[in-house]
Amino acid sequence: MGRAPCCDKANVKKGPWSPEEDAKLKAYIEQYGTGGNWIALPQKIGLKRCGKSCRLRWLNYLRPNIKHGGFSEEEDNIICSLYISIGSRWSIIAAQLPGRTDNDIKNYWNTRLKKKLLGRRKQSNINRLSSESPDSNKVEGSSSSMALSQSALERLQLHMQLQSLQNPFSFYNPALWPKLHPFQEKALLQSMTESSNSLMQQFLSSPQGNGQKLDIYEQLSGSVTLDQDYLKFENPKVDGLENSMDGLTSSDSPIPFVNGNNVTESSMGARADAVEQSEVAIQPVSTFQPELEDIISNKASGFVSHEDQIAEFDCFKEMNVSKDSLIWWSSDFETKSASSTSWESTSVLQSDGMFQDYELTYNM
DNA sequence: AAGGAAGACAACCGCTCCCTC
DNA sequence: AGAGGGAGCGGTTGTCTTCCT
Repeated sequence: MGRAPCCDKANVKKGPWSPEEDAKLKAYIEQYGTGGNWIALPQKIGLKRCGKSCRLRWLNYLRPNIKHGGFSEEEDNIICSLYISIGSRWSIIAAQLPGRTDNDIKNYWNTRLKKKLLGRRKQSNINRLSSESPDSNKVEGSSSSMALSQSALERLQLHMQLQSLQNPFSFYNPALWPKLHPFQEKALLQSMTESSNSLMQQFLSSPQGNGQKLDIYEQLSGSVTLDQDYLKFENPKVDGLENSMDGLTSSDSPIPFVNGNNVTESSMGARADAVEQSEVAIQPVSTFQPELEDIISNKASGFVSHEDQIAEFDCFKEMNVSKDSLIWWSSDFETKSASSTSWESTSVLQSDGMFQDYELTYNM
């Protein structure tokens, strides 16, 4: 027994809106508002449209101050940074870009930005796969059933692309992971734990880890750069995540924000302790996801050719994105969010509900 | 110039969240 | 407390436009 449809599907018009329909809707809403009921609105003004359709039309096109097209470099950067940080939360991303709608940003991302950033990477992967043995088809096939979402994978790829510009091994180094606002980190962690197997667990279970001890930080000694701002955030309790990381006790976790005790009010020294204690007995994971493994092993073994890295860098040069401007935009994000006057939008930081949303998810 | 391919964008669909009763 | 219904969101599809051969 499904739920009742929101409108009589047989009697509603679909497809593009005519100027007359637009005018009717706009005139009515400007005069009377939506009345808090989109479903009833089309009947009131004699439109043969679904209420949801009216809402979409108003929000995306008829509202005042809507901007279309012509995304600036800054907007590109913001979208990229936020997408990598929090994924396809288009409404949240849109809230940081006054005048932009979630639909607009979503379309822009899907049709342009994503291709711009991932295109070269994918092409190089295709080239490589095509030169591999026919067995690679098996990997391809199994990847279709993998639990890691495409979005998460894309974000991982994008993040690794960025980090590879600065440090080819940085993926293994959480200290070099995006410097995010706590909210963003929550969201990122949430998206990771949503994967059937923790992304974190998988990367910790990289092929090198086959029952051996792997000290990630020792491997990286010398390349670890600790950022005090990164360490300073109020660390949330992340009960759910600990559960999701089977086999890793909280004290084992090399991920600073996983273990609240290590991070809350942590100092550089405390962080260093955590790093020193980060020897983890890596257990193989049977459900290891081939594509992620591929990505990780590429990085770990330096499989990505110098040419690829240059190509990846080129793709950002195309965007006129300087390396400096790719410092994850976090401080900018905080500034903007804190003082956001985002037009008719919900600022991330201002949105208690949003915050609660993530916290609830975390405490589950 | 014509036809097909690719790109861009508008709109729809279905799901989840959240509020109200 | 929980059921019902509207709002909001993200994924997907459809259609129009532009580009390429």
